[in-house]
Amino acid sequence: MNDIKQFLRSNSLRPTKQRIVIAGYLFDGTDKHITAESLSTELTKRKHIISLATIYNTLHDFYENGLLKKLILSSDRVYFDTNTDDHHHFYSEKDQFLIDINKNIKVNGLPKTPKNKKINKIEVIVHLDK
Amino acid sequence: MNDIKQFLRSNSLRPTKQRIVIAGYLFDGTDKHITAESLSTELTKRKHIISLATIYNTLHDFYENGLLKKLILSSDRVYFDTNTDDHHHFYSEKDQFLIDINKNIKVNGLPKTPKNKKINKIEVIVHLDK
DNA sequence: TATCAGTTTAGAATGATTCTAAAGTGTTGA
DNA sequence: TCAACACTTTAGAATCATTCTAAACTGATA
Ligand SMILES: [Mn+2]
Ligand SMILES: [Mn+2]
Ligand SMILES: [Zn+2]
Ligand SMILES: [Zn+2]
Repeated sequence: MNDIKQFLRSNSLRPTKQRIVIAGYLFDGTDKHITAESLSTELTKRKHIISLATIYNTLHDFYENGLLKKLILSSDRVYFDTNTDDHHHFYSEKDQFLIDINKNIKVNGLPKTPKNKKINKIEVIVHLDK
Repeated sequence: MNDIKQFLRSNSLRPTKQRIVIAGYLFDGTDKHITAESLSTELTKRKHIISLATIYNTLHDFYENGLLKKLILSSDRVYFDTNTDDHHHFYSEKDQFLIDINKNIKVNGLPKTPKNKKINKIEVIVHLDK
C-alpha cells in the first residue's frame, strides 16, 4: 500500500484513493488483459466503486506513463495489458480470450521500411478459431 | 460493367446499381485500404451518391463473401482491404497510412497453440512512428 | 491549515456503426 | 412480358464505448 503510493509517485502520478485501488489490482504480480468494463466489474466485485470516467482516466494515465500497453484487437473495446515487456498474443475473438506469447518470436523477411519512417514496434497477433 | 455483374453474381450477390458502383471502384485492379467514410468520400467525388447505410451493408456483404479483408488497427474506424491474399502491413497511426507487405514473412519461434484451438491466421503489423 | 493544482464524477455529448421499417428493385416462373 | 416476392436501399433513430464538461473534492505544499 505504501509501496503502491511510492510506485505511483515514482511514475509522476498522484496517489489518490482510486489510483491506489486500481494499481493494487492491476499490478499484483499477475499479468492481466483488461478492458474498462471488465476492470469496473472486477473492482465492483471487490466493493470498490469507482466511476467509469475515472477508470477511463486512470487507464489512460497509466498508459501515458508506460505502465500499460494498449491492444487494439476488436472494434468495440480497447484492451490494456499489464505486461509491458515486448511480447505477442494468441487471440480468440470468439472466446474473447488473450494469451501472452513471451517466447522470442522472430519475424523474418520484412521488406525495407518506408522512406523517412522508423519502426516503432512489430506486433504479431495469432488469431485462433474463426 | 457486365464483368462486374457477373463477378457479383458469381459471389451470390445481387448486382444492384449501388453494388456495381462500389465493386467497380474497389476492384479496379489497384489494391486499396478503405474505411466506410473514405469510401463514401471517394464515391461522392465521382458523383455517385450512396447512403452510408448501404456503404456499411455493402462492405459487410463483400466481407462476408470473402471479397474483402477486415483490418482492426485503430479503435475508431474499421479498415477494409481489397487485397485478400495473405499479407501483412506497415501501419502509421499518426499518418493514417497503410502499406502492404507481400513478401514472404516468416514468423519463427511460436510456442504451441493453446489446447483445442487452431490457428486461423497470423497477422503481423509493423507500427511506424510513435 | 490555507491554498491550489490535480483529480473525481455525474451526466451530457460524440461518433462510428447498427437497426428499423418503409419504399424500391432484381429475379423468376408462368 | 410481368406479377409476385425476396432482397436491397435508405432516412432517420438507436446503440454504446468512449470522451467531454464543469462542479465538487483532495493530495501536496508552505
Ligand atoms: Mn460498439
Ligand atoms: Mn470514436
Ligand atoms: Zn499481453
Ligand atoms: Zn493490405
